[in-house]
Amino acid sequence: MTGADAIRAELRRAAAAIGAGDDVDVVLQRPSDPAFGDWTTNLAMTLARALRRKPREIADDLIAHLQLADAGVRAAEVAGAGFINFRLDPAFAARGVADVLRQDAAFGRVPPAGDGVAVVEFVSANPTGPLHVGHGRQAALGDAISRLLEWSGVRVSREFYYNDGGAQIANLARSVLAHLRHLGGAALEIPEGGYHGDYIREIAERFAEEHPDHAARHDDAAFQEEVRRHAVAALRQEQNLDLQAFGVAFDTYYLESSLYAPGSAASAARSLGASDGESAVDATVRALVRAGATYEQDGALFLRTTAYGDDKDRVMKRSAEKGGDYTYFVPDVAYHVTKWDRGFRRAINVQGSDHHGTVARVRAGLQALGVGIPQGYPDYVLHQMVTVMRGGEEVKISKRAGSYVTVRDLLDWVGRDAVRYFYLQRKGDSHLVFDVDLARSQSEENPIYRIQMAHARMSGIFRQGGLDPATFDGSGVDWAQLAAPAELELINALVDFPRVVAQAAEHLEPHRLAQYLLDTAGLVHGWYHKHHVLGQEAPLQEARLALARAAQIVLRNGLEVLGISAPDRM
RNA sequence: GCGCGUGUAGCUCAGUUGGAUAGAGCGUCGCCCUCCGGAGGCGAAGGUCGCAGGUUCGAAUCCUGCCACGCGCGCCA
Repeated sequence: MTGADAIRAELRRAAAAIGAGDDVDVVLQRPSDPAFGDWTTNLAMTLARALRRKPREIADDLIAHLQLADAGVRAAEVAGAGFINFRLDPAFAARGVADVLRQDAAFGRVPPAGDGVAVVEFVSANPTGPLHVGHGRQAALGDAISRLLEWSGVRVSREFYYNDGGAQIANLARSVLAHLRHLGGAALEIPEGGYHGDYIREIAERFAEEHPDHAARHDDAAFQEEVRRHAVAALRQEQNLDLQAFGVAFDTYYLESSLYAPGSAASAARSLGASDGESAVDATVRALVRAGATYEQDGALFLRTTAYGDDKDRVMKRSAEKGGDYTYFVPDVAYHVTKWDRGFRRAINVQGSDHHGTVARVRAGLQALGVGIPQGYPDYVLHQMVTVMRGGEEVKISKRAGSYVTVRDLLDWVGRDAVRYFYLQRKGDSHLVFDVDLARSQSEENPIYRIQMAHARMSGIFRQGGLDPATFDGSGVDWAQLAAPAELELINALVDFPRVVAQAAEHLEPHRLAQYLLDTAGLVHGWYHKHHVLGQEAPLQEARLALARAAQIVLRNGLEVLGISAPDRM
């Protein structure tokens, strides 16, 4: 039992003793100001109403009933409107460092429990162009969320979904074809809705080199299909290289086109009760019709998504004069059925907030199926836009003209670690300004440099002393040596690491950890400047080496969770 | 018009799910220094938490109404 758990248990006992019942919810937290002690509780204030007594009076009463010697508490005092502040015996607090040393690389990590697997879907960019800065944010967020869950004992499968069947791909193929015609002597005419980037021309040129006879076949349907496949393959290859450079790897790539394949319902969407040879999208439509969730109007088939919180009903199947095919919405629902049927009882989708309109729709579709998929399935983590600042001004993004900042650009400019950190520093809900100049600066103004430097400094101490940090397990250390305020504050921060990871995972918010690492790095630097480790008398040096080792472990583990390296020297 | 999100120091942003005097980095100003890495260290100034109400012991946080900005609202994906 940690000190905090012991205090919590004692508070619960004391509350019962003064007549508050034995199911009180005890909140114990770090005080806003370290001067208030190591832990604080507002318990007396929350009990005031039920007990009809003054908070400070209750606080006094609670303290009188507390037996805190075993919890390492040196003092418990009433403060402010009725807070109870606890001060730990310094030697007891410092003992938390021993935990860190003992658990080492596993400190903050919860072993996998149960046999469930969560699927995290992210990036899912159409193969119609390079990955831009928005996809980069998704890549960083999705991977960090996956890592957070893994550290919290959840098995995770990372998935990339390709919309490889829709109109966008047709536009891509037609755009490449336009360049091929141009190479054959025709004027360049990018079709309506087509793509304008230089990469389209490059794809066409490469294709032309491989097919010297192309000019004669432009109007041949089989040839056009060949162009489409070539373009998709080329762009997928480009995206994969970008992701590789970013250090993001997926377990599965799910193709939208597979949902249209005959027999796909039986293999991937069994809960719909598929018959032989039926595709997943057909089975989805059939199940929705059978559930009575649809109606026909103007020759089209609508789904009553309004019955599940959407603001208007959605077309599932277009009328005959519009082509009679399914809207994007049907494969989207079918795709999520396959997640459920593949055994993923938890699904998290990381997407740009421009997709927020689809959230209610997909969930409505899944609900309407009536196959037992819960209401909040899947979870969504939506993020706002990214703007890039360089040389003091915003780098303009013009997708239309085909010029925009790509993930590859950012990686080339500032490196993988800085790109990841800058993406993860802000919560997804807020608009992100990516300051390229700051990200590449080699000084402690740069948050990622500051954090990595703190780690490198800890490594440097051991290097300088000719010591192997891995041999420090805290045994024989006199923890009472660590009594300076800067040391106790640092210790508290290090000990909190597992809680920070757990909460960041619970809320799917990696920025909490990014912020924690920056704050902790600040404490490390402050301690480092104020208190020398090497050259002290033996007991003090040993204790400080243990603390340095613990700081090194926490920084390294924290960076690991975010997918960032922890160098031993900068 | 409707929906989602955002609005906190000059700038970029946190704020532990309702707690104490609202924090960090940068920028500004002042002082110090070259010691395990000086590309530093210490300190100060700087905020009507968009505005107005409400809820209660207590609100940046919850509720309501406005204002501003972003995104979305197609038989596009």
